[in-house]
Amino acid sequence: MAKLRSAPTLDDVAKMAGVSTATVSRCLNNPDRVVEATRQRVQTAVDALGYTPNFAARVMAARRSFTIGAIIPTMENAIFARGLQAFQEELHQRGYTLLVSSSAYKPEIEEEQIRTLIARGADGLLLIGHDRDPKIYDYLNQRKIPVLSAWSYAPEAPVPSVGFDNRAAMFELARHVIQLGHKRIGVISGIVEGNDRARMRVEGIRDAVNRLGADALALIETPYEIENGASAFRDLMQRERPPTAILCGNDVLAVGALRQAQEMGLDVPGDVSITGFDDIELARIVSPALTTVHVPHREMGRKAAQQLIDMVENQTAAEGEQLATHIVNRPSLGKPALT
Amino acid sequence: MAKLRSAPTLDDVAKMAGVSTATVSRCLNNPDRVVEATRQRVQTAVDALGYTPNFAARVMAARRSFTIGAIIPTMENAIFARGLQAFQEELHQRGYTLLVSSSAYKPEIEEEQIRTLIARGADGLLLIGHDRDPKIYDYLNQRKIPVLSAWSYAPEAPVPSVGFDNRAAMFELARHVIQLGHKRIGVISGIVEGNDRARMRVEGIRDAVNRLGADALALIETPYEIENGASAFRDLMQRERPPTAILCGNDVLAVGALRQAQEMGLDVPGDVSITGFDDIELARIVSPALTTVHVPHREMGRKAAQQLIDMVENQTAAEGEQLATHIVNRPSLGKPALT
DNA sequence: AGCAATTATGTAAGCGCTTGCATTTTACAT
DNA sequence: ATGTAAAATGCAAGCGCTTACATAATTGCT
Repeated sequence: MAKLRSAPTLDDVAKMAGVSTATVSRCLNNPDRVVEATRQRVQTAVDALGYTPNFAARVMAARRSFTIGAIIPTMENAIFARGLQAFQEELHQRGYTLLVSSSAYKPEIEEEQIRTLIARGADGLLLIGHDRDPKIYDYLNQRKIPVLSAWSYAPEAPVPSVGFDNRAAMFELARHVIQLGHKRIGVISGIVEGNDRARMRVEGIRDAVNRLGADALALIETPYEIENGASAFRDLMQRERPPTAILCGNDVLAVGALRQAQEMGLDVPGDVSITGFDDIELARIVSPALTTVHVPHREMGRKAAQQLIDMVENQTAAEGEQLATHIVNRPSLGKPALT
Repeated sequence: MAKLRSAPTLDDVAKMAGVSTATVSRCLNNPDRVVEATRQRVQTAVDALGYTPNFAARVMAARRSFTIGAIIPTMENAIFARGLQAFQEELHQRGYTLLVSSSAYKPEIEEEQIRTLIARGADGLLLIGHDRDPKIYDYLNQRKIPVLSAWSYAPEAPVPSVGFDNRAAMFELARHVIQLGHKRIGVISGIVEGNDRARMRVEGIRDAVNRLGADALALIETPYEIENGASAFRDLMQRERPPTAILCGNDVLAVGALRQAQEMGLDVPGDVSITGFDDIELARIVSPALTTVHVPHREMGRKAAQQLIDMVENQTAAEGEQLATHIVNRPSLGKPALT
């Protein structure tokens, strides 16, 4: 904090208004516990001095920070950016401030960030997904910090969650694809380790394939980059009996696949169908536009904020909430060619 | 009196290690001012207790927060998300935490956020662009808070900036377009009010048109949404003598225009050329890919963090830095048809 | 060994605010 | 008026940490 002799304190206000600091504090925090006349007098002093309460002092004394911490893999990923934006808006409306960190998908960094945010007095924490060292949950639990997980709904997880069922959502999509007649399914998944969202999506496809009987399932796991989607696609299509449909774990990978298909002179969906997941802007912009699973990111961010604040304010565990997703049919998915 | 479950304090550590709190504090903050043996002993106690310093207390006592506040229009905009991500990474590396707020492009909200972040003890502030009420600069100045502006370099502005010359960059692009032979230029700009980046880009085009003599310049101003780019494009192309090239203030608007062109059965760049600005991912993904101006967002974020931290730590005004941009030539721009 | 100069550690005074409890004021009924 | 309950306000003890300044331990020289 920039040190400046000029920053007025509660004391200054109290002196100017001719009351005690306790009264000033009450005017600011519990206006109804103070008689109107004094409140006015205090307000005048506050305005005259341009007083703004010192946050750190308030946190120390009240042992509350009105700050919520969020740790997301990266803000560069549109799905997090959007959800986080909604989360922040809701927080702001409820008088909280957002402290953000990103973990770059690295568990060690996430752990460090968790400690940092708690040390900073975050009243609650938003985390993404459920896959993490149980020790972290112990720590969180011992510290009694309200924690909510988003982007993945898992009722049996150690912390309540607001999100959707990645497995079921992907299952639906895979079923839809298989019922269109596709027998040879390719999968381009994001990295699964430490990422239950990615893992569950793959599981969903597996379920569908096993249940509905497709012939083959080729899987490639690769980091979240358009280029990686492209090379995975190339790899998949060069195999002996290339898939007729490729389900991608997210839209970014799918867009990479799509471009690579064009590069290779393949028609989508004539020669091969491609699907994504998330329904980010990119998915409707590419041509052919991408069949994908729509996820209500903004709603998720908003609800997560509401539930987390409830946890913080009422000291109760949140219910969590499962959000619905739906398949968005676009031209990148069609029937398999009649070979 | 011992409150169970509550986080261990410096006192606990001191007691356990058999030293004074001052020594513990020094071990943590100035390890070299303490002899190795005690440092070890203290460290052991810290580990055993799982001690994490209380941030608010530290801020209060040290009158520093190691927190930097950033206020951006919205995280949903990829250009801010990317730069902010880099900013945060650099901050983290230097031991600072990022406090983020978004203003939704509304000046009142930005002002409120500025006050909030300062009350929260931010050691420094990152703001976007330069257009804002002079009173805000007065306030900032009076509070002596280091402030840096990014996304726009303007040496004469009230606060130092790390960014690029929006006007010159757009001038270059416009010149390039005009030299390709385009005479009728259309412009789809983002909202200019309170946004010097957008305003300067339009100025850059004006400069080029005036200097190099194009026949006409039609301008539409519209909010940052793909759909708005589309409708602006439709509007522009329905005019009496439609432009042969449309320069858009950003890639998002340009992508909207591009899609609308396809919708209308127009060939790009055969019938009309379209250019963007920012070089976000979208620009290379659409087809035809977009000619645009590349902005080094990550570098900008990183440099902004460095300069801001320098300001904070050395109490000096930063130099600011002008970053280079360059035109990225892609197929959406071509010569005008020979009519 | 003896002394000054260094270096390591301890003491204690806050940092600005909230809040339980004590005290004063007000409101109301008698 | 007077007494009493309720409302308003004041008092003062922290919240956990940093940091002058004071004090104790060590080191280096002669």
